[in-house]
Amino acid sequence: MPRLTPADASLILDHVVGDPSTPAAAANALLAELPFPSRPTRRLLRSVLLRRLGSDPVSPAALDTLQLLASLPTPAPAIAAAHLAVAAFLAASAPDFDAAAGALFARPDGRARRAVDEGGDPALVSPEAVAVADQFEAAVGNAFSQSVLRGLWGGRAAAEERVRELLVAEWAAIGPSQLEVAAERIVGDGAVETWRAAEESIRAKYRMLAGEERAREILSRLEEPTSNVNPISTPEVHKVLDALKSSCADLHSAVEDPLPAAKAAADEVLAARMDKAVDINAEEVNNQAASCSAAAGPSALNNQGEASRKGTLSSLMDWNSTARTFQWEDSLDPEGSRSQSHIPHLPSPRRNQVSPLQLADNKAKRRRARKWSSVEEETLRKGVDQFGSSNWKDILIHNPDVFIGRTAVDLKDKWRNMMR
DNA sequence: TATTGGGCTAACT
DNA sequence: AGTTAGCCCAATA
Repeated sequence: MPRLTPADASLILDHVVGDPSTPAAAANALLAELPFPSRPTRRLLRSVLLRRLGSDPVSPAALDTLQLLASLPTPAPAIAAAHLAVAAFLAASAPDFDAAAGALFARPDGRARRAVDEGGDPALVSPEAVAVADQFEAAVGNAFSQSVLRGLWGGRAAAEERVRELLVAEWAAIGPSQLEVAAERIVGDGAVETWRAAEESIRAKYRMLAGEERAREILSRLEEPTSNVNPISTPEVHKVLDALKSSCADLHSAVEDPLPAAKAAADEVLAARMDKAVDINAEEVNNQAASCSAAAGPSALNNQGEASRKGTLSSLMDWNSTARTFQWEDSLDPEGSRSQSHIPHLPSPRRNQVSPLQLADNKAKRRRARKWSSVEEETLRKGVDQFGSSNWKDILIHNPDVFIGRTAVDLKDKWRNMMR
């Protein structure tokens, strides 16, 4: 067995840690075991930050993580709201408001001030954020303003909700792993061009990776343009070719595809290494590969024509749209929820100056229904086994990386549905 | 505050 | 029109 090279370790970490359905315990064990790449992929870097944020969503450390996340390319729009909510909560909930608000929002060097003011990170800079920073700055030494700001921003749950919304959006947009991209090139939709450019010796390797059935499919598509002009393409030749193809197909239908079994074996090895059993079966892994990126992963080829694939892809759409559902319902526009409901917006300065009491009028908007993934269902089953069917909160907090955006009531409702 | 059962609604068949 | 999954609400302990 060859030694694991740093490049291999990087591929594995990129693929597994970057997969949102990989449980925290498994991701952490892998991160502890394998050398962390000196030049990690963006996906790996992002997923490590997201996992850190998920385990500690509202704290000074979380503010650091948010600022790091904002500096990565194309952060989710929700990051501005999450960053502002965490910073404002830290100031509003501090025992010493003046000290905390000053350290965070005072010009020019407050931690949050530097991030949201001109020259800060573009993902965090906005007039709204600056307005809030101004309010906190101005409230230093002003007891009345402080009490107003405490009412507006002092709720940990609200700040955490903003962070959770960000996590959902970020995980949904994390994109395919390097392995998935490579697999897509070799066996996915882009395979024909890759194979066309490859020499015979390289194609032989591709055949091993793709499996014979898929390899024949790709090669047949590759040969199509030339076979049309083949001078010996006669009806007799076609007859023989068809006979060959069908006998070949018979042969292959009798031989089991080794890939799913290999995946299952790999999962077992992984599970055995975890303190906590992580027995995701091969089918689950397939689902995850499809749901963590729009590109067909290496395993997609084993499931071609499977009807459920469509369901998985549509749930991916749900996931995305949910990721952009913001519950910051302070819009003064009575029709604001119609067309731009997916565009995050921060509380306007104007809105922030009214009494917190008026917030009571705001009715929370219904969350968009998001289909439960098979990983969530499986985790719920195990949770009920472990904690019983009336400890939803326990199940939830022991699986924060799986139940992203779910509440204890959601778990209860899902269980009720599963028991029907 | 967590759990619970009834009720609502969008998305299906 | 009927069914279902996911979510919300309000009562309860």
